[in-house]
Order: sequence, then C-alpha cells, then structure tokens
Amino acid sequence: MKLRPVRPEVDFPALEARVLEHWDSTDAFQKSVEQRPEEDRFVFYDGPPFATGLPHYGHFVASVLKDIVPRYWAMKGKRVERRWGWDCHGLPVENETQKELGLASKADIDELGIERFNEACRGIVLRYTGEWRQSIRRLGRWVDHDRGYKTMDADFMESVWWVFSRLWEDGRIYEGYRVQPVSPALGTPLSNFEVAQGPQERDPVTKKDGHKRRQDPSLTVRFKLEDEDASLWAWTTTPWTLPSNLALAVNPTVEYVRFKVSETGEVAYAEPSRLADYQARGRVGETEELGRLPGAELVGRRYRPLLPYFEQYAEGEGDARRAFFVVSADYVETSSGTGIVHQAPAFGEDDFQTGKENGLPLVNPLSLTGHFGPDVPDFEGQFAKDADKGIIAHLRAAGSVVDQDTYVHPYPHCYRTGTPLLYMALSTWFMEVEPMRDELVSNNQKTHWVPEAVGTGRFGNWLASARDWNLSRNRFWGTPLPIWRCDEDPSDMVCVSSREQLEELCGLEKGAVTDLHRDRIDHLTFPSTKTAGGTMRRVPEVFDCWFESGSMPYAEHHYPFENRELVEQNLPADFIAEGLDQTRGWFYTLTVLSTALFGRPAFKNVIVNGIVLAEDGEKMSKSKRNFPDPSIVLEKLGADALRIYLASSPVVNAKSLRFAEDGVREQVRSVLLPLWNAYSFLTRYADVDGWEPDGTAPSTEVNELDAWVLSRLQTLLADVEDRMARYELFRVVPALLEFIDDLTNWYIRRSRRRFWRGASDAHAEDKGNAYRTLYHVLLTLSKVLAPFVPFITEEIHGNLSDGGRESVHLEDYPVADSSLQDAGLERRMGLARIAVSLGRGLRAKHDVRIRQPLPSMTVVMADAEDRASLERMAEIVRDELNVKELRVSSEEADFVSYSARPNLKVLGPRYGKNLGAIRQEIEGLSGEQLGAVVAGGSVQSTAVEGLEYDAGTLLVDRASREGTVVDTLDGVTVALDVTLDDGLRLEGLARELVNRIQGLRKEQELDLDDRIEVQVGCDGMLAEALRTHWALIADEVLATGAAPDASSSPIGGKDFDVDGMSASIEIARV
RNA sequence: GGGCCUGUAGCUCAGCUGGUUAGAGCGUUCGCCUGAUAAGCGAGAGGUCAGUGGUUCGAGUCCACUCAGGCCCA
Repeated sequence: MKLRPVRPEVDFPALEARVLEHWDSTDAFQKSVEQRPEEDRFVFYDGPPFATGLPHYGHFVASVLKDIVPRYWAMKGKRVERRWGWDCHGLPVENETQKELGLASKADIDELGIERFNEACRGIVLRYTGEWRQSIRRLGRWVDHDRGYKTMDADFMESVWWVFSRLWEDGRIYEGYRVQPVSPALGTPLSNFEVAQGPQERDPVTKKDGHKRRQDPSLTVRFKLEDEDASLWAWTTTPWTLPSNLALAVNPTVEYVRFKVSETGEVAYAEPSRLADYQARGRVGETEELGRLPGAELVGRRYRPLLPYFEQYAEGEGDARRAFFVVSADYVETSSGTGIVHQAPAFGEDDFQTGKENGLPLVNPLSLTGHFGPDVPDFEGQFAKDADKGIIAHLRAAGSVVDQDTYVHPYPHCYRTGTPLLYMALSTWFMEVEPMRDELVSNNQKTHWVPEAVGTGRFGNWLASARDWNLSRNRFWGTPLPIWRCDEDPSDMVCVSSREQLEELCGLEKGAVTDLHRDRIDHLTFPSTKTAGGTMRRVPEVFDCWFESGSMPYAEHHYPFENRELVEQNLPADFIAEGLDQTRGWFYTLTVLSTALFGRPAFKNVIVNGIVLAEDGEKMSKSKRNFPDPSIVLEKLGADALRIYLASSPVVNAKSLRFAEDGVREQVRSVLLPLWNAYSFLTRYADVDGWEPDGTAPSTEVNELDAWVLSRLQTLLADVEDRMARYELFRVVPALLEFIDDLTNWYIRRSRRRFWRGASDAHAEDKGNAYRTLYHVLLTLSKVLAPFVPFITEEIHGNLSDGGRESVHLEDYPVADSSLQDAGLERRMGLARIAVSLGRGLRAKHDVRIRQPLPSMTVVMADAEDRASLERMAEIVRDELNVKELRVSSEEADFVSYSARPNLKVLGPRYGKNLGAIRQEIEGLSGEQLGAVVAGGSVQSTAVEGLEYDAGTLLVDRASREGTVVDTLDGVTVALDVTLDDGLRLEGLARELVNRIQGLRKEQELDLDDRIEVQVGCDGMLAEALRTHWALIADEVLATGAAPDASSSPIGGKDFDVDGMSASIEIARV
C-alpha cells in the first residue's frame, strides 16, 4: 500500500470537518462501543446539564474530559457506553417559562393552570438541544444522544419514585420545618441560588458587595419580668415578628448589667457595652448600675408576653412553661442591639434552632404572601412590613417601647420583583443524612479524587458535617413527591413506588398512567385503608432536581423495573467528571443516594475541573464580551487544539484557567504542526522513494537512532499508561510534547540524510530501517494521541494504517514493550545531546558557524563509563557539530576549575549548628583537594571532628578555567579547536555555496527530487572550493553534470556575498 | 459568618516528605541555522516566591496572622 504524500500546509478545521463526516458515515462511535465485550465494562456516568442555555467553555472542559477518558479505556479494550443526559426539571426552567409567559408569581401560575404551565416548560426545556448536539459533535466528543436520558421521562421519574420509596421504607424520610426565604410578592419560597441573584450593592463603609441595602425600623422593646419589677431590653429590626415572640435569648457567657434608669426609675437588664452605646447615642439617659451577672443566670427567667396573640403557649405541662422565658444561645453577639435577642422561631434560622432546642412551639401567623391571618386579629389582612407602623404604635401605647430609630443594613430582596424577602419556617420533606455521616465518609475514602485534595478536604469535610437534605420544593415542573396523605388524618400516608402501584390504588387499568407530572397525577385519589371515610391525596411538593440527577445511575436505566442486573453491575461508576461547583451538587447527591440505597460509593474515580475564566481573570460574561465565541475558536483553530489546550491546563486539576485564544493557537504550533510535519515528511519522502510499508517491524540493530527513538516511544507509552491510570490528564500532555520534540527535533533532524541517500548503495538497509522506524513511530503515536486529538490522529492513521481498522479509535491502545527500552542508550544519547548543545554554544562564542568544519572538539568527563558512552556516539556528535574529530578526555583539570558547596541534605541533619564553620572550611579547600574528591578520594576536616569531605558530602561545581574557551554543564565539559587550515576553509566555502544554491531551490519552489543544472561565476578560493568539492555540492543540491566553469558568470545569475567574496549563481531544473 | 482553594519572571504554570545558585514554555533582545516544519539552535535581560511574624543550622515549601482573588455553604 502506497502512502499518500501530504503537504506540510494543512487546514485543521477543514480536516476535522472531513473526519466528522467519516465518523458519521461509518458509525465509528457505535462500533467502538460494540466491538468490546459486554462483560468487560468501563462505567461512565454523564452528569446532565440544563438545556435552557447554550454550552460554554465550562461545559467544553467537562466534555473534553468525558471524551478523552472513555476513548482511552475503549481503546484499552473496555466497553464504554456513553449516554447523554438532560436535566429537565427545576427552577431555571420554571423561571424561563415564567418570563416568557409573563407570569410574575405562583398565583399567576395557579391561575393559568399547572397543565398549561408544565406544557410550556416541556416546550422550552429542549430548546437548545440542537445547538448542544452540534457543539459537542464539533468538539469531537463521542456520546450517544439518541439513547440519552431525560429527567422528565416517565421511566426516569418512575425510578426516582422507586429511589424515594426505598428511603421511605427505610425510615429515612421525615416531614419537618425549615426557615426559608420567601418572596411575598411571588408568594413562594426561593432557593439560595435565587436569593443570590437578587439585587446587589456595594457597602459604602466596608466596600464589600452584598445584598441591596434597606432602611428598617430599629426598635428597642422592654419585656417585663414576672419575678421582679424589672424588664429585659431587646432590639429588633422586624417589628412584624414581635407578635410571634416566644422567647428572649442571652449569651450564657456574656456578662449583663442590672441598672436603674435615673429619669424614670425603671430597672432593666442589658449587656453593659450595648447600654453604653445607647447612652453614647443619647437614646438613654443617666443610669445607675445595680449589679452584674453572667447571661447564664438570666436563663430560665419568665417574662410577660409582649402581645397577647399567642399567650396560650405560656402554659406548659405542670409547672413548666412552653414559652416566654429566657433561653441560652451562643450566637448572641454584643456588636449590636442590647445583647438580649427577641426570638420568633418561625422567622429566623437561629431562632428556629434555638426554639427547637428549647421546645418552643412554632407559630407563624403569616401567609406565604406575608399577610397576617386570623391569629393576629388586630392586624389581620395587613402585609407584615406594612404592619410595622401599627405594631409600633400599639406597643408605644402600652409603654413597651424603649427607643425607636431607623437602621440601614444589607437585606436580601427578591430577584424578580425587587421586594424585600421574608424568612419563615415552612413545612418540607427531609431525608435523614446526619446519621449516615460516618458511612458517607468511609465510602468517600474508596473514591480516587483528582485532585486528591478536593476529596479529602472540600468534599470530605462537607460529608463529615452533612445536614439532613431538604428534598422537596413548592413548585410545579418537577417529579412530584409520591406521597399520598389522608385528608382526615395527616399521619396516614402512603408512599407510592411505581406507576403500576398507583394504578392499582386508584382502580385504574394497567397502563393508564403514562406521565407522572403534577398535571397528570395530582387529581388521582384513593380511599384510605386506615381512616374510615378518608381520601388519600398527593402532597403538593415536587423533588429538588438534585434528587433526580442523583438518582441518575438507576433512573437512566429505568431501574429496578428494567435492567436490574446491568445497573447493579454498574455500581459504582468507574469514572465521572464534573466541575468544582458540583461538590455540593451532583457529587454529593450521587454519594448520598448510593450510600443509602446500596451502601457503596457512587463512583471510583472522579476528575474535578476548575472554572474557566476570561482572559482578564474575571468571570466570562456575555455582556462584557470578554471571551471569544467558542464556535469561532473551533472554526479558526480546530477542536484538537482546543481539546489539548484545555486538557493540559490547570483546569483539569480543579484550578481556574484564564482562557486565552493565543494559548489554543500555541497548541497548534507546538503539538499539531510538528506532528503533522513529521507525518508529511514521511509521506513525501516515501512517495519520492517509492517506499511502502511492508509489515516488517523496525530493527534496533541497524542504527542507534532507531533504537533510541523506539526506546523513547516505550518510555512514553509507559508514562501515559501510568498517568492515565491515575487520571492525571494534566501530566500526560507534557510527556506527549516532550516525545514529539524528541521525534522531530532530534530523531528526524538527525535522520534526514538517511532518507535522502540513494537506496542502491550500502545504505539501503539503513534507509529502509529509517522508513520503517519513522512509520512505526507515527502509526503508534497516532494511536497514543487518539483519545486526546481524535481528528488529526484519525487522518494520519487513515493514511498510514495498512490493513488496519477503519478508524484509529477502533484500534487497541499501544502497550509499552519493555524489551525495546534501553536506558543505557537513552543515557548515551542524552550525553551526546548535552555535548552537542555545549558545542553549539561554543561555536557561537567563537563566532564560527556550523557550516565551517572544525578540526576537533574535546569532551571532558570524569566518569569513565560516560566517556565510553559518548565515544559510541561520536559520529552523531561530529556530524551535528560539523567537526572532524571528537576527543574524549578525563583530564578535567586542564579545562575547568573546581569549587565546592556543602551537600546540605547530608550534612545538615548531622552537623546542624556547625554548618557555619563547615561552609567556611569548604570555601577554603584547594583545587588539588577538590580534584582528589572528584577522583573518588576524601579530605579530612580540621574544623569538625570525624567529618570527611568526599563525593557524598561535597557538591563540586566546575567552571571554565580562565583563558580557555570551554563550557560545562552537568559534569560535561567541552572545548573546541577552532584553528583552520586551507582544507577546512575550502570545505566551509563549499558548504556556503550549497547553502546559497539551496536558497535558490527554495526560492524557485522546486520539488524535493527535482534535479538541477548549476552555473556559478566566482574566483579565488571560492572557485577552488567549487572545483575541489563539486562532488559534495552536487550531491547535496541534486545537481547534474560536471563542475561548472567558474570563470564565466551566468547571465541571469543571482549575486551573493560569501565570506567577503562574490559569487553569481544560477540554477535550472533539468 | 463558616469550609476549601489560589497568589512564584511581562503571560501561563512547575517546584515531591523543608536542603544548596527557584525552573519550564510563551513573549522579549541579540546572534545562528534551515534539503520537512508556521519550526529549530545559542546567548541574554527579566523574581524582595502577596505581606508580616514565628519554628529551624536552613523556609517558595511548615505554623500563625493579614491582604487580594475564586468556589461552595450559611
């Protein structure tokens, strides 16, 4: 099979478009999955994104990871199913729908009807799937969209019900209360996410961003103690919560003062520094201190209800009291107020907790729209904030107001209506997580995290202090909670676990329930079996959509209704990859549900990616336009470049990345083009030579360069395997880069001539082996790189593979062959490259260019083995540096001077404080003494007893001896003999002529194998060089015929200056 | 307010359990080379390792605090 010759110029995006079509037309992805055995799976879970927005770089990062890793394992022989998933439910969708339908509040939705609302949600939820599909395809990600799952599918939802019913049976579900932010204008609780979206403002004092600021009343109220003619002063900015006051909180460890107000004679309690603050602001007059006591001594004291609405709760069982006493709370601070805090358990998180701890009742006279109900008849029908005025007036009249002022503070506002939010305790459904903490933590320890610190730190800590999970939402578009409750007895409940069960309960025929959304099932009722005459009705809540995505491992396969075995075998997943922001999201919900249901971790390996920022270090923002459109980057530079840019960036190690288009371009230059050019080199010369792959493996015996690059290739394979096994993608790409550099800038560079030489002569075997080696390396490399840059490798593989599979992605991943690894050879080549590098530096110092042959170079090394090694590399070094002879010497002292430093790693722990003296002594060691150490001897220390300076305790540095032109690096010292005789000079001039003629060839865009006729007009030494070295020149520039007559200048010749002599040269293709 | 992460050259980042003169790539300056390459080679400039204090013979690395940025939670 002949290789198609390939030009070095390449249009990667166009190439990628062709490859995409090839994949589509050959069903490459399907084949790559199906050709692997079903028993040997690599399980991948795909975290579902919302389709309500377009994909951005963050999704691309995750997608690149989700493609590279599965492709790799597929090539390693695993069956890797990749099913796409869509997160369809939840608030983002509802918000979008509300916006489009112009529905401001929950009431509006109720009015419209859930059915129509949900229909609208269903209509927009898949709006951008087409764009997603196209972007993901363009990125080269292989994933099955057609068999993908959607969290709104009835099968998926039914599995979610099953998951929930298992938790219900296990007694992990309970109904409770939770203080939540409520938008009274919308009449609905908001998620924290929505709260954070509310209006923001910078605080003028602290300069920190926060909630929009608001002016509220600042009211200080007196609560009359029952056992003493004295009062407790408490402060609030929410007078509307005072009707619901049930306790006062003090900090038990803070000291309080009992004092008398001089003007009125009132006796009261407050925290002393707070009292002083009131006085400083002139709100309270003179006082007389009567005594001090710790807060703990106030705890338990009873006071009279400030307002009468809930005074029935004063009475507890027996002598006890249910409410209206002082409680202890650590959170009470003394930076504001009076140090005594009014408690309304329904209206604050802290209050709620304190209430729970002290057995306080939970009273909430407000509706979701923030209006007082009949419990507070004086203000019934009034909006809470509007009632402030009336309440204050009422209290003032009753003589309960100590002070009234205003207070400006940051306060959360509704993100949609801009009105201030109210916090209130609402009934919700919880899953018990706290008792599972230990198990969660131990399951997490079975998971391999990349980077490790996320698992042990961030995620581990979160699990260790996990709280019960509030998994219900008072919304419409979601999977409904499958709880049916009796309208007569609220404790009579049934948890439904399947469609079939619901049909049976409701007396419907089998298959009647096809959709589980609220609009399809809320009306379904059935009679209670426990409560006579009771009717079972579904509770109104839907699931937190995280519960649904966390159920994905089961629900995507409609477990346990179908695929029982498959799902149970698929647990835990081998691999998932998501962003750092999923710590409390998907990572968490997967772990909690898997632990609760199966007692297993949900995933074995996880790569956590960081956040992609714009080039300016800020968040990418559509309005700021601070980042380039992903699709334009893909069209300009290609997906391979973008993939490798992302995969080698810190973002795959959970760090943030400043996205720079130039960074992507850099990948084209440093990875793709060199690879392409190596490939182009092979195909073009193979074409010229008529070489074809013959199925013969390259030999390591013919030429050390071949053995070397094959050895390097095995090292690369081993490194990649190791790093992929650890999921450390960010460490793979640098290894690839290093190899590509070795291949192009050393192997091919050093081997070029092997490809040019005529095949008929003694070099035939060497030439054939060079082809075979380069071919083998490139073909192997196309497989190694395939998961990372799937397009360019497909193209290369398609041309090179002979009898191979129709896609590189169907190949088996190459495995390192340790018999081809030769550490000694790699070491030798390393030494040669150091020597060459030093030699090049010396040429520059001497100002002698490479084209000028030099008589000799001397390399000095102390180590005998190294010297022998380098001698074996003499030809390569001579050729690369254009020197006639390579001398290897051990006589370092002739060229370098020694200096020494203490080897602190050895001496530090042993001689700690003596280091000063040691350092001084070492500085004073003579060249002879150091020479002795270098030679393997030792020198007795006089400063420190028992210390010997030798190769272990000293680090000897070499420097060029003054007056010599040498250079030294890593123990290799190089000196160059630059004396020239006429012979060398002539040869140098001949090479100059070659250089000029090659320039003309290039200028005239001749093909690699075009033969030329050369005419040169010149005189003196140049003419002599032309005559003497014509054979060499002709061979180099593919000239035909005898040496030109230098005395006649060509008519159309181009004039050159060669070392101060002039030459006129003309070439013509023959 | 709490948890976690980040701060090293103009830019992007390495720097393992503390150890010697803090590295790489890109960019930049000068020079070289080019018979695959948009490349390559050589030399140079560029750093108070965010700051302060501490532990230690020795701190970019460990500890404490501060500052700045980020993610998540409240």
